[in-house]
Amino acid sequence: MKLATWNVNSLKIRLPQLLNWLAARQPDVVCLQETKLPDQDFPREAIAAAGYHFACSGQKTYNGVALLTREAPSDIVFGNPLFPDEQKRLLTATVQGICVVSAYVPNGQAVGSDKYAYKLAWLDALARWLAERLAATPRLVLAGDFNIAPDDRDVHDPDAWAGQILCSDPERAAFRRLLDLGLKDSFRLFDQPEKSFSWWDYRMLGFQKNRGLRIDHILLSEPLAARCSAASIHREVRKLERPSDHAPVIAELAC
DNA sequence: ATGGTAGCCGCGCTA
Repeated sequence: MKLATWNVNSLKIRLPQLLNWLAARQPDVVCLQETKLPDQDFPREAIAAAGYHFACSGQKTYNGVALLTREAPSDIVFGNPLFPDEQKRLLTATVQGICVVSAYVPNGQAVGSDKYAYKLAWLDALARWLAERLAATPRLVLAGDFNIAPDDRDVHDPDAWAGQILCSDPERAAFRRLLDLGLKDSFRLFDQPEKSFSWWDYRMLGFQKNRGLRIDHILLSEPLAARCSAASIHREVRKLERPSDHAPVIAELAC
């Protein structure tokens, strides 16, 4: 079973790339972020024609999350019941007996800003809710754009980024708190190339210079981590013409 | 040095 997450930065713009990537890689479950379109504009026909069911929680211009699944999803939950939020950033469904959560964690803009406080509060509420969900559903996947580089290995220039947004200690502590729930970072279950990143700034030739961060993650609960056989980043997608600034991330489970 | 690029129905904001 292939699980994937991808921040597409506008599903409307990236739909042709998404369809090509689905056909080439055949993931079973895909968590999407930054769809940036209201649910009535979701490309339901194209997704169905590609062979996927879907659930979506979108809004215009900003945010928006979705799930694409080979098997029909059930028990769809919009947002976090513990954290009322106008911003569409969280979507959960049960697929093939697994609780799958697609998350678009707030960026936070700058350490100390109002948006930073919102990010930390959002993550605190996520951890509290996931603790409940894990008690009820031990097989759980949390995948998405976390907007956190968990470790200096995940940063192209750790000295330049030290203490900055996406790398600050409180953000990393919030990430560790998710791991402390019993979740494993699937990417780090395996040896990986040095300087593996999932996001590169559009500006200043960020991708060409590999000035990136690994901020997109697939976290697996223990029963799923025990079955995880591979994890990788589909970096080649970032090389396409008019790419998202994020590359897809994949984890494979032996069934 | 606070730049630069992309996407949004926009006339700045978010990332």
